[in-house]
Amino acid sequence: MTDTPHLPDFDLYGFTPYRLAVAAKHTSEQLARQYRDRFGISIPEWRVLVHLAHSGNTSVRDIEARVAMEKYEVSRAAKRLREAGLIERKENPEDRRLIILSLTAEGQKMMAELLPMAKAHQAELEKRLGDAFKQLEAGLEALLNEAK
Amino acid sequence: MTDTPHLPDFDLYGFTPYRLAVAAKHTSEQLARQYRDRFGISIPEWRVLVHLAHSGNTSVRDIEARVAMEKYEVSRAAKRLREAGLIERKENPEDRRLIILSLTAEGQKMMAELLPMAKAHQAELEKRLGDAFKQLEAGLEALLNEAK
DNA sequence: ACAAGGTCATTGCACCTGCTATGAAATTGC
DNA sequence: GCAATTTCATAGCAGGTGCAATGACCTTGT
Repeated sequence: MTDTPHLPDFDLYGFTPYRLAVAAKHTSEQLARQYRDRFGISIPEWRVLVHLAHSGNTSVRDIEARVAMEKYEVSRAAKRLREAGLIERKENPEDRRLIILSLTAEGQKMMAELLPMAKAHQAELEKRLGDAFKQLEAGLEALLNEAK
Repeated sequence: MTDTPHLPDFDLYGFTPYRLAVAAKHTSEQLARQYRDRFGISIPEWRVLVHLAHSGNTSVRDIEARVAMEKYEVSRAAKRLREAGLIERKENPEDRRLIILSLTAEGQKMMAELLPMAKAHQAELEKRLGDAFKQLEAGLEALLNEAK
């Protein structure tokens, strides 16, 4: 009466996509809250900013391809960041469909504060997990490489 | 001019929370689309269903604690599932704040079809990754255990 | 026995997302 | 050279999400 015995036995806790989702949430939660509370930045916005900090001027298309976001996600994150004065856009004269996104001075200043936080977070995670971190990375590497 | 050299060097692709998020999306995407297209079920709804299939009757509170969802997420997923006729709710006479959720006959029928799909998906993932799967699991185990 | 405080589930609000359609610009094929 | 197709970015819409507040109910302390 409390059971459904004819159903296949399936344990959600052993289901890899579920475990990855929980792990992703667990590892990003604390840092994401800091971004949000201190800078008003969401995760999609943070990804765009990191890409711009790393690669300089780029188009929406370019970011989409490299940062595992959908085009419209990038577009809207960029819009919010523009409204916040953190990035700016120019037209590309070579191809007027493309736009060129880049950090403003204010955006750079913020990233100069934000990136060290992320680096520290990563370092702490590696330290906390020790050898398990290496295993996790080996597994992730295999998984992420099969995408392409 | 295309660079911002005074910013710390930070590579998003090496950032573990990002890698986990991409891996989670990558591993769940295909299956999630099947759920959605064939059964009209979202991921939060699927989690609730799996928990009910596995554990029989439970409260929102119980699911929240075990399935890495927020209370309101469970509540809304349950509402949608009720409207779809897949689960039903009763009052708990012992404690009238609690509700008892359970699969309807229709819900059980659907899960009998859905669970084998998930099991096959998991088996395929394990097979594809081979040894890397074991490493991934070891890493995830360490990461998920530190939560509590 | 009953007020104060805690637990459980739901909901209102504002915002975010996912999908699809749109419009502008470039490229291709004839 | 120009119509058809493709590429790029954005926006409309419906629905989902996160947070804080609410209301119903139970528990505790006196």
